[in-house]
Parts: sequence; structure tokens; C-alpha cells
Amino acid sequence: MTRLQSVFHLAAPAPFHFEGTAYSHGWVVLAPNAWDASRATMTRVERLGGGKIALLEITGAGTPRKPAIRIGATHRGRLSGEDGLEIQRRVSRMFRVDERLEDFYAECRARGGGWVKVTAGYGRLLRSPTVFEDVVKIICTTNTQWGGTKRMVSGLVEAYGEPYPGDGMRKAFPAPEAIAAAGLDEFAARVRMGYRAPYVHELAVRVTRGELDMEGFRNKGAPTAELRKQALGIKGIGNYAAATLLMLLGRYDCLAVDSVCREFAKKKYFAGRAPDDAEIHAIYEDWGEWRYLAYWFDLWQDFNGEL
DNA sequence: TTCCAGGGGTAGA
DNA sequence: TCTACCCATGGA
Repeated sequence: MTRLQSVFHLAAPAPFHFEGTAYSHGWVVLAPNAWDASRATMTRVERLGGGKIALLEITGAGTPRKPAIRIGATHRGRLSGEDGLEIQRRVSRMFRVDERLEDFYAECRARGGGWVKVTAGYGRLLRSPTVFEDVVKIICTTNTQWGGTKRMVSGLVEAYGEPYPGDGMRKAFPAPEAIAAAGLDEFAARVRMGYRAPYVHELAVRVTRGELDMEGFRNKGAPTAELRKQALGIKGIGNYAAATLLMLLGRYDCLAVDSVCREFAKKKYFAGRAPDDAEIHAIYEDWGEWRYLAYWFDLWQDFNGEL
């Protein structure tokens, strides 16, 4: 069967910095995502609800005043109207095109200095098309180095992801059903994620059985504290992971304090003395609902010198 | 060999 | 709510 191509354009909110969004944190290089720096293009295999597998090529488009995201989809067989809408919904979620950052930008402008650069369309930290994928990836970031996270996620995709037809090297992120169908022993032996294996497997089983509604975490009406409590109910999710998940859900009032954060705060704000967590939280307290983004771009500016 | 990483679960206080 | 202890894995 011949490969067909479809192209979609998503309108993005101005200001919108495509590369700054795609490469906003490590997610862009975690399988099945891949980043081609020479073309400023993100590619990813997506398994659609109707069963079709598409290879997506996602790039920035439009103009500064009317920014957009171009999605090139390669697939076998025609896409239905619903398939096309699903692709756009998924990319829209990944790049947070519905999120409003005006108040955050206003706060950055008020602070001045390097913060003004953030208002050029940064601040939308890349996420996954599904909450399930984000939670699995967050669990794979805990108590390991970044190289370990990449290895675990690649192994998971390789072992249980559906291959893109004609190029078995590229696969979609595994459906929870695929993980749940494997026994825990087999799963743990194939993916090698150590003590995290039972957590990820149990999560997949609970989602498959309908005991856990991951997409329900997007509930915009729920208070952050309630979502945090629900997140902490998932095995493998503690304070750091819950704050990271809340960030991916668009709630920035919790700070994800990890070893990177501790080391950064120690050097920049405490003259080499190790602060306790309460002291770290206090640094960004006055950013209110934007605390996480404030920390993230404080770290980013310090690390890169500039955006 | 030993340490530890973008921590978390559990038991016990 | 806090602390101590244990948890697999792989890189340094």
C-alpha cells in the first residue's frame, strides 16, 4: 500500500516560539519524539484511536503576528476526518496552543532584565499527547540520571510500541493495554527500569481496567491541591513527580524540587550552603501561580546565559 | 568497588 | 508529619 501524506496547520497564540516550545525541556528527545536541529523539526510516530499509525513531522510556520504549527503526516491508507482532527488535537496538547500566558508575561515584564526575553513566546513546556505517556515518563525521571531516563523510555517504546509500517525502527508510545497484556515479570525483564517497573505496570493495568482515568487529570475546574492529591495516589509519584505532572497539566503553583533544583538554589541563592526545601520554595513564593515557570526560566537563563 | 542520580514507598515514631 | 531504611539500574 502506498504511503500518503496529509498536511495540517494549527493556529498558535502570538507570541509563540516554536523551537523554544519544542526544545523547552528534555521531553523533545524522549522516544518516540525525535528532534532534527538542522530543520528545527520534531518527528514522532502516533497511533490514532482508529488504529492508523502516522509519522508526524512538526515544524513552526506562519508569521510572528499569526504563528502556526505545520504538521506533515505520512500514513498508509486515507485518514478519516476524525483521524485528522485527532492528530491536530494531539499536537495542540503537546504544544499547549490553548494555554494563556499573558499574565505570566506581564509579571516577567514587570521584573525586567532577562525576564523580558521570556515574553518572546517561551513558557509552553512541551508535553505528551496523553497524560498516561507523561506520567510514565515522569516516573522514568525519578532517581536516575537523564541518560537512564532516555534508555528506559526508548526500551519501553521498542518493546511495546506499535511500529510505523515500512519503518519498524520508529514506533509509537505504547498503549497501556500493550503493557498491561504483558506479565509483570516479562515487562520488568524486557524494559529494565528497576524498581519503577511494578509502578508503570500497575499504572497500565489500572488504566486498562478503567480504574484510573488519566485524561481526567486535565479537569480545569479541579483545584490544584485536589489534582496533586490524586497524583500522589499513583504509585511511583511523590512530591517531585506530582509537581512535574501539575506543570505538564498547566498548573505552575507547585515547585518540583529535585537534585538539579537543590544544586542550582545552593549555588545561586545560598552562597554554597545547602538550603532545605522550605528555603527553596521561598525563593519563588512571590511568583504565585507562576512559581514553576519562574524557577524553570531562572534555571534556564543561568544555564544558557540567555534564551 | 563504591557511590549516586531530575526520589519514592513503607514502617514506625 | 517526620525520619530511617530500602529499593534496581547503570554510569562514573
